[in-house]
Amino acid sequence: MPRAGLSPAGVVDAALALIDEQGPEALTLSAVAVRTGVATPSLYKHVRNISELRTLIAQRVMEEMTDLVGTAVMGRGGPEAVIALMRVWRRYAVEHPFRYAAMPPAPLIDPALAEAGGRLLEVVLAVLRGCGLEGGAAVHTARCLRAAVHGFAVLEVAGGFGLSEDLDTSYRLLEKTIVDGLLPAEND
Amino acid sequence: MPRAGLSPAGVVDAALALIDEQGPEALTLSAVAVRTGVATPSLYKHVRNISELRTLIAQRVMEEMTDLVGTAVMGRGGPEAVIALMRVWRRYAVEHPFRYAAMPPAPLIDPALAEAGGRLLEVVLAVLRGCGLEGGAAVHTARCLRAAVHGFAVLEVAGGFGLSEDLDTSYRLLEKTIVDGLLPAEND
DNA sequence: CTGAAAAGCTAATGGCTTTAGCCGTCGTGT
DNA sequence: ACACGACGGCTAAAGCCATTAGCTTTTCAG
Repeated sequence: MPRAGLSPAGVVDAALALIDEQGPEALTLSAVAVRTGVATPSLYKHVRNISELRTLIAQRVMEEMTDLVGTAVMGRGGPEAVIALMRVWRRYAVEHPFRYAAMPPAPLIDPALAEAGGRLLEVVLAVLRGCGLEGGAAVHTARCLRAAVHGFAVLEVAGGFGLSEDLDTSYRLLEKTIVDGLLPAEND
Repeated sequence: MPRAGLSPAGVVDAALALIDEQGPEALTLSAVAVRTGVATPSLYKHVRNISELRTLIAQRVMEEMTDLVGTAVMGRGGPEAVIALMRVWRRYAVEHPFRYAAMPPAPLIDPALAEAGGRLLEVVLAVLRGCGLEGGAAVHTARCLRAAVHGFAVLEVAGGFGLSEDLDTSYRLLEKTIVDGLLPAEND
């Protein structure tokens, strides 16, 4: 029996492909085993258990998100950067709905996710710093921003906005609300 | 063997108690069976399968939410009603975190939940009507309001706001942002 | 070339959902 | 009073999942 040449990263790759195609429900070790051409118990050589696999997936997704947001806000500042962040966040969710759903709501709580989560948070705080927000005010603002963006993304991805009105229009309203109501007035 | 006197509602009661105590993960038919003093397969006399049980739970939760929001906004109008809605929504989520998590993001999609979901939506739209919003504008506004409130609730309940800043302060900022930025200016 | 670590595998356990089929209980109509 | 049918309970069993144990094979370092 030739080796399959698997590795932890390979397992995560297969798991992500599975999630992308069939949703988080479909993430089972036996499905991953089939996809990697290996017997289920063999996966335990690369991953401690399914819970650790989920953690690794969450890490990946958060890293992707951090990269995406990071490059989107690069070269921008102030409200413009906030809008860029909001757009790219929603776009990721819409383009990878199941992957987005695999993003943990409380990464900082889990030691294994704290680092990746912290990096993402850092990007958000940097954007807010560019709007003149620091310290406690920045934290409160970041929470509201995150609540709005994440709430919209979750609901859109789940099909929670059932009525026929245009979603882009709704989101533009959210962007405007955030920029006008949440950020400090610009006085340059 | 004396009868247990079970009914669909009784099964849902037990399931809700279970969820309240141990979270949605713990919702298994065998746990419900233990709690109701019955063998697992007996539950199938009252509930078609675990998926239907989840639907029934979601109905209950949405009804509770509708009642709560309905009475909270009663006798209020305009932005005051919006703030009352936001407060009671968050309070429900914090007081019944697991129950809140059992609320489906897209009830209108599921025929079995469309009615309960529609009633809740109606209450929200009525509140917005009191702010002078109708038709398409009301829908877009409702989406943003829901995104913000739901997003905050989900994240708070999951422990997603890890930093030490006061959560009530953050939420007040969100309330202010919504009222100032999302609702049409008052000119009475 | 040898030996040990790494990476497979099969077998087996225990939990969960679900179906099938059996039996006692209860209320209703006679 | 009672017979009977519907209903609500039960056991048995199948099938899927995660996980563990223990065995074999491959690989690679020395």
